[in-house]
Amino acid sequence: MGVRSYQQYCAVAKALDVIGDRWTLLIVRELMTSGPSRYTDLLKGLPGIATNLLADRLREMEKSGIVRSWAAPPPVATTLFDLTARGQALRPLLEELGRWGAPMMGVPQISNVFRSHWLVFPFDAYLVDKTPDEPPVKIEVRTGDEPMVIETVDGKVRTRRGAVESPDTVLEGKPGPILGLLSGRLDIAEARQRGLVVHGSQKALRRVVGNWGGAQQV
Amino acid sequence: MGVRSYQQYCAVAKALDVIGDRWTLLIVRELMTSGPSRYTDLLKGLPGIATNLLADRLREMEKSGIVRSWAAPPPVATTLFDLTARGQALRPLLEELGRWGAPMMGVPQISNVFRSHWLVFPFDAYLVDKTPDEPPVKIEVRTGDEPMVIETVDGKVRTRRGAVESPDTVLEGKPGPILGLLSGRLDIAEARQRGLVVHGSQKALRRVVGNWGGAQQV
DNA sequence: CGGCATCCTCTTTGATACTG
DNA sequence: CAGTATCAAAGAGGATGCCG
Repeated sequence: MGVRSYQQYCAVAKALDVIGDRWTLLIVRELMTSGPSRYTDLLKGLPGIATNLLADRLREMEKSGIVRSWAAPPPVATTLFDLTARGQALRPLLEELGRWGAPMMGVPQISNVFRSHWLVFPFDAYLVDKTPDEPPVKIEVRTGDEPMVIETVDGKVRTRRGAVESPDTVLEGKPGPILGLLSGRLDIAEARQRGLVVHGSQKALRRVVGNWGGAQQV
Repeated sequence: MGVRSYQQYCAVAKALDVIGDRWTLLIVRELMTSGPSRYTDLLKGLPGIATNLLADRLREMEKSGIVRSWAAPPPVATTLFDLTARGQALRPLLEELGRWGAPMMGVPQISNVFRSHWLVFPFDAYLVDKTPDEPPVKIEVRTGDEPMVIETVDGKVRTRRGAVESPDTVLEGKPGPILGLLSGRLDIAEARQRGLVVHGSQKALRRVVGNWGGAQQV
């Protein structure tokens, strides 16, 4: 088993002893964006992982206290996995990884697979509610395999899976331009040139995009 | 070579493609705490790494743009490595790793090696200057292989290698209790019980330790 | 010395097939 | 559905050699 330790009395090394193995943080990503999940759902959200590796990792993560599993009673009647509090405490780390990785999202390779819910981390890292006293807004994002919703809640911006009845704005197109617009790397004209379709007003967008039409930062 | 990619159009996965290999983030830690370094200095700061792996990683990191190297002219007359701006942008990530890993620093195993400068990340994550308008303070930490200095600069607290002429406070002892005290997990009596010696007043400590004597948090 | 490259062994990963 | 079993390929760890 992959219980190889750096054997260093260092907080960074200790953290990497637990979450530094290949696939581990991507499993955390799945559980964090999807909540309690079945084994097969995890497999679907982790294209490329070998099934034995997923089983190994889940066991190790359970031993190290970041994942727990239990047998759900009927009508679910299956094992469910989710994050413990200690696993949830990895959220700032994943957000920071998403923030650092976002500038490398420019050119989707043909070999790259994509799942809509992976957008949660760059989104939650980039978006802020600039006018939290106004009524809440909802933006629907249509790209990839399922719709996503961006909504303002209690002064924060949350991204989650799902659709919504009457969104203020709908974004439709490929993930590249959507991410470019919401991260501030592209203005709306540039995003449209790259195929983005915006239904509804831009007001909600202006409210949550941190540097609207701003210059890009590293 | 370790150029294995997750092939996912996801910011987290893209980041891990670049910094997810074994040892890579610890090399970043070394360069971030030590500045431009020679190959042999890196080896010393990374006990356990195989020399061929260090050479491999440095090459990969140079290719991916987080490290650069150059031949220093005499009297140094050697290759120097350091972080690019993109590499420096990993600082929040390492701080978050240090923060998440700090609760696991309780029991130093006999097999664990220790270098003083590794304390930088948990320290910088935990310490804040609560009274930035007062004159700056300096705390010297004596543990492990070299002294470290904690100092208040422009409302921030910085930890760095080195000694200082007339510190306000000197902490001397094993790294465990020092880290416990500065992270707020131990109060000063508990730290003393575990062998910590405090020279000088506690005022400077009270000023920078976020939750002085406070209850621990995950 | 400093900065690697080579060789060898062992462990981890990836791909696929199979099972209660 | 939720994994195990099997096996080939890649990566990690350790020792040592080489070259300016």
